[in-house]
Amino acid sequence: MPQEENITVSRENQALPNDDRYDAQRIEPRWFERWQDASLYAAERDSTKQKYYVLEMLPYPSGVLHMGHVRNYAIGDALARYMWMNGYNVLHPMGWDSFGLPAENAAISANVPPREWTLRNIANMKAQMKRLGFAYDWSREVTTCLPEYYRWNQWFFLKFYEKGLAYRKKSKVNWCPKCATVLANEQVAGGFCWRHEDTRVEQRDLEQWFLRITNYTEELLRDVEKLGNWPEKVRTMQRNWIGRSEGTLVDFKLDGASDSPDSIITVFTTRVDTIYGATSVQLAPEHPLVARLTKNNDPLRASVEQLIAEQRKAKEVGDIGAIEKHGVNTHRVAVNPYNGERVPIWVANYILMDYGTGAIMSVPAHDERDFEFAKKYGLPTPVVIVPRPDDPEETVVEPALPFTTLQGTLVNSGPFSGLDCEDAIQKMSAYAEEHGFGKATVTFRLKDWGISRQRYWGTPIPMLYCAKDGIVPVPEKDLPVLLPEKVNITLSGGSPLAKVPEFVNATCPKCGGPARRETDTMDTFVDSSWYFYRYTDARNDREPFDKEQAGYWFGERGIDQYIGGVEHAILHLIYSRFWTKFMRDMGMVKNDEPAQRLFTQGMIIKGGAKMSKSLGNVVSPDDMIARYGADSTRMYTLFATAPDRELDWQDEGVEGIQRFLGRVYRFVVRNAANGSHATKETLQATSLQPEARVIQRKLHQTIKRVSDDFQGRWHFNTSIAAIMELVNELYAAEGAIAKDRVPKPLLMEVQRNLVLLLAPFAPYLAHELWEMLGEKGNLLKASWPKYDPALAKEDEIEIPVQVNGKLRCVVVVPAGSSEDTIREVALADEKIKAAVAGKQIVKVIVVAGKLVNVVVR
RNA sequence: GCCGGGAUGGCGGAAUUGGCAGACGCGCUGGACUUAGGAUCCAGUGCCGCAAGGCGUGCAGGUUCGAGUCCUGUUCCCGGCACCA
Repeated sequence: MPQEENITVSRENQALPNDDRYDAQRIEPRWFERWQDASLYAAERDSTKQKYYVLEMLPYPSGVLHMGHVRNYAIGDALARYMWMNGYNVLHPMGWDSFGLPAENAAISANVPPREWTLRNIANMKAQMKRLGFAYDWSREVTTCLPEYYRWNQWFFLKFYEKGLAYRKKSKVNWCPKCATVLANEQVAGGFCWRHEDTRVEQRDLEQWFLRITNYTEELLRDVEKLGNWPEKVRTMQRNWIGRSEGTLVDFKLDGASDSPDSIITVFTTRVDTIYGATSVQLAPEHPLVARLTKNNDPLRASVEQLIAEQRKAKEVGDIGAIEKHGVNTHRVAVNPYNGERVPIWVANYILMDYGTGAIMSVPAHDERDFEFAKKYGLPTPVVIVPRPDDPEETVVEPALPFTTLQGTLVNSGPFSGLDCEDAIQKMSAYAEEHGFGKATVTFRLKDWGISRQRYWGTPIPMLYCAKDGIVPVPEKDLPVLLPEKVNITLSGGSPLAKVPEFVNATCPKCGGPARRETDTMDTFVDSSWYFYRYTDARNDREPFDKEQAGYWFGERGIDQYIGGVEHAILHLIYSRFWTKFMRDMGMVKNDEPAQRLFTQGMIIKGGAKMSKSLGNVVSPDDMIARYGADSTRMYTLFATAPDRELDWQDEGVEGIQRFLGRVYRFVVRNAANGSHATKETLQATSLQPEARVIQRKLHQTIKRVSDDFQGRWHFNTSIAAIMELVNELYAAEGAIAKDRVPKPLLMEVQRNLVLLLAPFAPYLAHELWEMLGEKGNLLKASWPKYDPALAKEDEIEIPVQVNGKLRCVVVVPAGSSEDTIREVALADEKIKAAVAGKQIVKVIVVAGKLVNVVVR
């Protein structure tokens, strides 16, 4: 029996275990110990190598890693290791997005100070990451809740303030009762809090600090086009979020009022071409004019109050789209500046104050919503757009209403009749501008970023309020404004910091008099907007980071590869793009965009549903590591499906990987000694026995497949499948190996390369086997294998032969055979002869190297 | 409603350009080794059929010598956006 023989051989080598059972729990801790050396993955600037910055999104330290994290980091780690082995100077850091509400909840429910709770979680999760064998440069670890980091949030805030990009204003804000704080627009999903899917967001009026992201709206939108290596989905989501809309502002005058500016109603419309069909002006219930119009009219004011309530409720419920349209006629009249027509002014519950101007013109014939509204109230629907006639002779047809297409022609529109819609929009906008009652304009959905949070566990906003000097920024030299440690946290009664007198009471830096400190803290998305720059110079205590360091690692185009969940497609990724552009304008960085390539991994589900505690289908990484080892766990997340697709978790699948790693382990245990004294030269293909040649070919094909996957589509599931095929081939050749028909140098080469190919996916086992093969040192410094196309080439190929498109047989021809040869061989085949017998061959299609199709009649 | 993504064996999934559908893994069946096997190794495994053969990539059409892949229509599932004027 071949196995016995090989085991005997391997036992001669002292370095080899006498047990060929793969035991991750024995192997992994040994390497884990050695990998504690902090300098192992430390990145340094090195002008002799090309830099490569690979980054996974930093986690919130909730307590334990979940499988989604493992998948995310397994992708990044495989890539980082691959790039290291290809000679790049790799930066692969990790950190903690560690401010946020859960720490406060823990403080309330478990009576643990947020800082302590957070740091404990970080320690735990960091240990998990290390146990999983992820190769991070921990010397650059960033922890956003520590003053060393958040002081730079404050520094940035002061810079924004200096440049007029941070301002304070009272506004209607989204309030989550559970978070007991304000949410940015981006943090509200369909009327519900993004963290509390069952909690409706309320509308409140509060003084807030805003960052003027809208200064960059156009650029943020334009540069989406530059992000060619971002998923199209994310780019679309960003475009939609920014929500650019071209239209026209048109001033309607209040009839009978003076010419003062406050008697003008400016409406925003994308369809000014339909304005001759306007039958009313509709105001948002909260439009400033409404208050004036209702001043001396109690019944009207009551109706408007009703509309406000309806709208607010709909917003809170989250389906303003489903609100029943409802309005009230103010019995005031506005004048259409194009035709002087007097139209009634209504107030309606479906008009939003925070989009456009909060006022619209209603054109029932050519807008679905206006049509619905007009029908309800029996308003007229005059037609001003008709289908564009293909044939000029054709009589004008009355379109079915509402007729909303842009492919139409204007009628009953004074001097503009006869124009096509798009042309009319241009001309009519220009006309409005000439006559001073309007202009073409662009509106955006994107609003300024409200960053104030009435919470404790966040970055204090470095501002002071002085009775004499008003709003005064904390001087830069006084940073950081430290979060006080002893704070009584509750989820009600506003900002917890407001109840800490030592914090609140300060001195005005201008007049030296008493001042009150701002007690709101910053949105945690501030922390994550620039953390990846901090990694380039994480211990700098003079500035957020050194310009040279950031310049080296970011270059002109930013992070080489950013990897994370698609759930951050809007929030984090739009804020950090904004922050980068601000820093660029400050001269801190050269790149316009934070990341040149973005990859969003798919979700993990189990049993058809998202993993969640309530469903009880959560798979714990710790359990998996205990049962199967870190290598099997992380490798399974790459094997189960392509990394950008949803992953359906199956424990049996992890077992399969463990079994595979066992096969690799056993093969090397049995064969390492066989080749250990052999040279490392590649053998000529012609000198090999057929069994050996099969192995050699498969090896080079596998190297190609795995390398191509790293370079291209990242389908690591197929990379791993390819390596499995190679191993299956090796097992099939065990007989030949026993009979010495596989030369020792080849056996050595195949094992060495197999281990190298495995290193990005199963680093523990790879290191173990590498040593077993008599090699030393960190595998990251070993070179990624190169394949030889000549050795990967097949000598013979199989050509399927079809008759009328149906497979009839497969013939074997030498690789590179001419079409004529292939045709001849195919037609000579007995099965083909039989299938063709008695029929007329119409034509024979030969695709060299692919197939033959004989068409008969 | 609009914009993305998807639908392939019992299961997870393969199949860069149209060219042997089902790689690889799981599961299952049989065998070997064994005191034992939930270890390991070998073989088989899309469906129907004893076979020859036929049928098969959500559904209905089409283009083509040839379609999982391209075109038209349609259903369902997942994600995002949504009175955005």
